Amino acid sequence: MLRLHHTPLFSAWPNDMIAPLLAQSQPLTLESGEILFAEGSPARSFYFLAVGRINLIAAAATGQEKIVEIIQPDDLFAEAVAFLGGRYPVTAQADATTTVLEIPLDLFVATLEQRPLLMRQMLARLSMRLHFLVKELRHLSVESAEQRLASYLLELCPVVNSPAAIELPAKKAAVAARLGLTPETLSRVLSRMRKAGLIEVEQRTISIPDPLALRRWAGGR
Amino acid sequence: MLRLHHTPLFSAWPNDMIAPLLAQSQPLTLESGEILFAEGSPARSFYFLAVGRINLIAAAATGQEKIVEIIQPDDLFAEAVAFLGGRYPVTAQADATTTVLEIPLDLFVATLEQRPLLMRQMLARLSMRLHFLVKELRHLSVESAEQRLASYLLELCPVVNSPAAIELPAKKAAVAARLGLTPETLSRVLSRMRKAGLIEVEQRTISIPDPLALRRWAGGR
DNA sequence: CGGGGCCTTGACGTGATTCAATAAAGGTGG
DNA sequence: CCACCTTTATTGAATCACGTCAAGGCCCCG
Repeated sequence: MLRLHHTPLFSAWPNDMIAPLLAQSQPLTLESGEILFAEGSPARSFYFLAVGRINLIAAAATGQEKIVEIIQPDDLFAEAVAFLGGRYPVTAQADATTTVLEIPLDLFVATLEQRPLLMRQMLARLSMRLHFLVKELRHLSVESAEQRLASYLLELCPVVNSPAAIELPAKKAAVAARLGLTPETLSRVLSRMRKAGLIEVEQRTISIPDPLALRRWAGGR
Repeated sequence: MLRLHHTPLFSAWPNDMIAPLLAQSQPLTLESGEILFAEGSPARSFYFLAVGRINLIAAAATGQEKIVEIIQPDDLFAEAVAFLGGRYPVTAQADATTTVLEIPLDLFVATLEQRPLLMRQMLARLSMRLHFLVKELRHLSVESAEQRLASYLLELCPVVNSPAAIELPAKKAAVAARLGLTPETLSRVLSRMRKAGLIEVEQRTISIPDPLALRRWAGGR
């Protein structure tokens, strides 16, 4: 045990504050497709993703779904709801066989309150998420499918000025939903990029010989 | 002086903590169209809007603009950037002759850190904004123009089960940008709603005889 | 009276979705 | 290891929502 200590949020926590939290936490296993929590249900825990994959989904009345975020192993999620005494704003659904650690919010908050420094970090963390969402908002509203996919791929690139081979973090349908597209559209955009010589696609692996060229290409659409 | 005391954020602050903050703050007046701060510039202050109107804008490379939020008098804004030592994620532009109070972030943060209770409130506030943005994300990505406008109007309704007359908070072009639409589309949707007998439009005033009917109508599109 | 925002309306173009069919990949059991 | 079935991905054609372009109306203010 436990990679939890190495998350950005907990890395600064002294061990003796994490221990009681862990004592009250429990691992949960989900099969692919299972719902961890549903949008609107009261939030009593947040989670650490140990193995597998979780999609955070915002659904509309029409049944259309948008993936707000694809959670990867070693990520914490849903911790930001704690301070509203709140409800989950999204649905969390497993996209593969998945194990999460369920951590009770009340103890977490109580611990935070004894340590202004930790609070400060938590604020920074929320602020980061805020920026992330504002960026998402921009992507969705003023950018084309090409631009959205290009930004997304470029974000996955470790460095932007040399060739990269990246791995899509989930099946293409999920990536499409993450980008606010249909799987069909994603497929077409990928093939346009391929035909333009900007990327190579092999299953979930995408090679980008020149990321900057990709950015330029997407800029003009 | 001063309505600042009555904002959700400051209402719990003791006067003697607000006073030094005010001493370091100064009023600023902007003409319509003037930029208060630009996206990406370093954030040293946040603001209280006394009179006028400010649009928070996220722009894309193509020049397209999305209004993230329309700020109204007595609102605080840009306070959430404080904890990243950050840069403004959006541009703030006056949409009318406007006066704001410019409050230095460093002193604000320093004050917060001495008072865990205030920090706790700040966390709640950020959490709220997070929920707001997630909701926005959903609206933008999985809802039609009709649904977006309907939700928007319904949010402006004080009560949903009795007739309401609401006032658009800005000129229609700005509302359109807020909803991620063009002015033309907004106009058309409004007129569709009017023809369906769901609303009456008179300049910026919109009467909704039956909000629930509006919600149902929008549900099926 | 005239000019300039602001809003509306129409005709048209286009990017993305939808529907449907096919192909490829992955998993399972014989 | 291969046939079989399911899931996932691609491709094409038709459709649709929304955006773009352009023209005209309204209202306010000089």
